[in-house]
Amino acid sequence: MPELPEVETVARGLRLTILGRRILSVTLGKTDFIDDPAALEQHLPGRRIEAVDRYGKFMLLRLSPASISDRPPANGDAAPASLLVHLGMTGQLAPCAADQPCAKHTHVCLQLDDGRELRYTDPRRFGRIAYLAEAPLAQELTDFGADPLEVSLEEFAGRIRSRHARIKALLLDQTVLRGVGNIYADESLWRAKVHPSRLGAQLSAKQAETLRKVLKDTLQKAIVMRGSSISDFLDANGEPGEYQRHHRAYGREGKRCYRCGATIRRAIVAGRSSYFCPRCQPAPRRRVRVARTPRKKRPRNA
DNA sequence: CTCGATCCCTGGACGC
DNA sequence: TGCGTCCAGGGATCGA
Repeated sequence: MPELPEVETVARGLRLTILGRRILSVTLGKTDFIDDPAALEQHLPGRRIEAVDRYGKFMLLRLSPASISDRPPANGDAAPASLLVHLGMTGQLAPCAADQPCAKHTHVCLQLDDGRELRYTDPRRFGRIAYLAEAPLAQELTDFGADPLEVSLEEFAGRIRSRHARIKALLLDQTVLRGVGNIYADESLWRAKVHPSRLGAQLSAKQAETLRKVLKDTLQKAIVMRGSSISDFLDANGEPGEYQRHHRAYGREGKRCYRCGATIRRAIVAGRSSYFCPRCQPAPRRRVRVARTPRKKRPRNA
């Protein structure tokens, strides 16, 4: 499942292989995950891929204005634009020789000016693709939280310790931090020895500091290892990552904790499978559910 | 504000 | 072997 490190890995691969290529034409398969399929066909041809950026779990293919000599640019095609790509669970984006047969579930092919095609494959179609001009793109990106690789301690602690949601839910919330998914949430919580059910506001200043550090370290190490290949993640060269070998919590239910030897457990937290060490990551004290006798109302302080 | 439930979708695991 | 069932999960959405 592509999270920040996997998306970064794909983006880096694409930077090495398709930067500067011009899109000649577009072929679409199933389009129910594309915002406006006709916009791709209408606005992509003639544009050059000038940069590949990552924003959280999104990839942004920055496109030049269209340049087609034999006809005047259509509406908006004289301006730069972007192709926004979210890989969802099973999306893959990779260049391929145009004469290669398309893999199953290939839904977008961009014919390039060097005889290759940039192909998007996604069995489950949980991904998203959108052609966006500058203003709509900016609008699209406004609600996202901090980049976990860049966020300051002050901002991180502020975004976490002010909240009464579970820390696992906060790490997964893209409006709090952009780019963290289930794997790296669990991995960083294990490293920080914080239970996924702990509330953001329950974290001490020290725990928040540790969590920020281990989250950043974990993501950076995962990027170096070219991401985690759990189910079917492959990078832009069609190769798997290596970081899954370094997982300490994710997917290790029933196995021994690398730190203390206790048995890693799995529980649903924030609607997601969460793996943690019950000894290293002590559960928050269960909320005191004392059936107390109703007290007389205290006067509100003025 | 925060939560859980539901939906989207397919492949893989599992049981019979 | 084959079929049915369940599950995974990022994100949107809705009601509690």
